[in-house]
Amino acid sequence: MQDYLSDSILRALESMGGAPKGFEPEFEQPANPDHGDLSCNAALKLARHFRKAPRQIAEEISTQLIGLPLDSSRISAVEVAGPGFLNFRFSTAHLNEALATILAAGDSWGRSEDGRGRRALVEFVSANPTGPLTVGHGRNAVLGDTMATLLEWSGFDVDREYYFNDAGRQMRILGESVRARYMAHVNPAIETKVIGDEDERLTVPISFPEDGYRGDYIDEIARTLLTKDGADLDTDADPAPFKKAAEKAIFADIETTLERLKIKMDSFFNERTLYDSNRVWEIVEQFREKDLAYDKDGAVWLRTTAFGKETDTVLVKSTGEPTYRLPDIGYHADKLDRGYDLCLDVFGADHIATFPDVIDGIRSLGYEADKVDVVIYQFVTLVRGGQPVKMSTRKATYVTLDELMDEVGEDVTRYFFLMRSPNTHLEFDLDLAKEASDKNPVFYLQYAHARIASILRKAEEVGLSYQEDADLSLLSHETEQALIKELMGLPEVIARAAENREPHRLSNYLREVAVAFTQFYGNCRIIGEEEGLARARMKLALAAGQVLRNGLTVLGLSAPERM
RNA sequence: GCGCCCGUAGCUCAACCGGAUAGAGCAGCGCACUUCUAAUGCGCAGGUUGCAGGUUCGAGUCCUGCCGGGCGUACCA
Repeated sequence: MQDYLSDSILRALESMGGAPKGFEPEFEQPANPDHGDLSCNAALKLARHFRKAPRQIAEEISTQLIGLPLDSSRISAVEVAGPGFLNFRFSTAHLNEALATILAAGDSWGRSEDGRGRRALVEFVSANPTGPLTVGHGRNAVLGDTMATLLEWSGFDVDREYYFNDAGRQMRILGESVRARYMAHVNPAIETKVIGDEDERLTVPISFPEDGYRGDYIDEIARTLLTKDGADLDTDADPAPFKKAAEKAIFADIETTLERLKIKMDSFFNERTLYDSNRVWEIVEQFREKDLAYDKDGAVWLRTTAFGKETDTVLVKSTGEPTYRLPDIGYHADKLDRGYDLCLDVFGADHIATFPDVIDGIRSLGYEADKVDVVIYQFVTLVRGGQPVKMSTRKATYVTLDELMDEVGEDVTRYFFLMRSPNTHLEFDLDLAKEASDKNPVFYLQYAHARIASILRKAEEVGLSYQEDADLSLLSHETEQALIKELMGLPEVIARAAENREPHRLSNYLREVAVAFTQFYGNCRIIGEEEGLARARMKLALAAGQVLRNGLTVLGLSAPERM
């Protein structure tokens, strides 16, 4: 439709002396229904070019358009309004055609082809296995999974990947924490000590690390080890077997949590792979060859000043251990080597600083850095009793994702993370969580869906059956027309949400659909109406249910038949 | 100090590539259930979009400078 109007306007402009080259009319859906179904600001943009008042230009375009003539089976009116907008109204025939298109597309309505033939890798969650997933990880997980689905619906072939590192200092401390707990179970009389500051004192076995992991899950892992593997695990004071056991147990938990959120990873990528394959050291050599790396003070430095930074940064510490930059660069090189056309990372705001180095790094290695993109989301602030909760996995002052789901449910949890723009700080009030879940907008959407299902069930009971050839021209009520117009928007909304990496656009849109349906429901009955009209309205209700279901599916939410 | 994000109704947040009268939910007040699901709907009230300039037909949106909050700015990841 936009293409058709765009062509028509350009033709109209030609007979007026022509538009500047490269000029493309822009359209938007006006917020105010009085402004028509589609609005074009071409006359405003061209005021300077034609040296005329925008309104006058708009009048001339309008006259030309009507003379073309404009296809009246699609457009019923052209109006000049405000400072010089051209407002178009769709004909009912066009709306009915759109409704038929939605029903024909069914479960695929909303898919588009922008990304056809292209492969995307979405990397998200990527929490190291040191403890249960927290509410903060939840935002990452849900955003990443939904972004992946949005890309799928935009035509991409998508893989979901979880990147982790089980070799660092954190993991060693994890192993030591489990070992200390295990030893205490083997010998209950073992010497203890008190750690922590005034707020969080804790009595622990003597060998427990000062900055060890304090959560209860550590003790559970230790007890399980004792029951299953006996009391002789600590042969040579080596935390390694404990680390391994902890990693396994924690990863199992993480996967269970992700499953509850309906998240299924296609692959887990261990950072160690990059060392085993020697990849990271090859990259250091490549940087050296390009004079982008050099030795100083026993460390290897990356010449980030060449990328416009104020100082160079360390790539490999004097201990021989790489900093995070090196494996990050190696990992992204690996992803691009695997042939992905788009590598999307989902990062918390605290990782923003690492991103430019990675981009500059892989670009200087000859990769197309434009293929790498990132979704940065701001932190989730937890509020309890009106006070912000400081979160730390080590200190066990966190709220787990599982606890959150236990309290408010999986759908509410997902929706919660999807209803706001990723780059706004999200405040989560735990005290209100449960209460709020009763009034959560997600129920509003699901309720609308369940209500449609209920109507269609009841219609069948009274002998009204769905008929393919119902006469849609009977849908003349303003709430019917408004609903159809709303339903037409899904493909555009999904495409734009994917493009801009903003899933919340879809949740906002679905709410508008639910509002439009509820208004239709309040004004137009199906059962008890004259049969032709009833059948036409059934088709409309069916289409509304389809749009809600498809949208909920993309967001990873259930679309219940009853509530 | 420097970099990124944010500042919109009492609270939590929307506002598509700069568009027309800045919108929802919650909280508050007032109505409406003989109805295909009231987990609802309708109405009222609530705003100098942090402040000051600039750009232009038009600015919550872009630019500059301030103010306030968050996150970074490690031979931590």
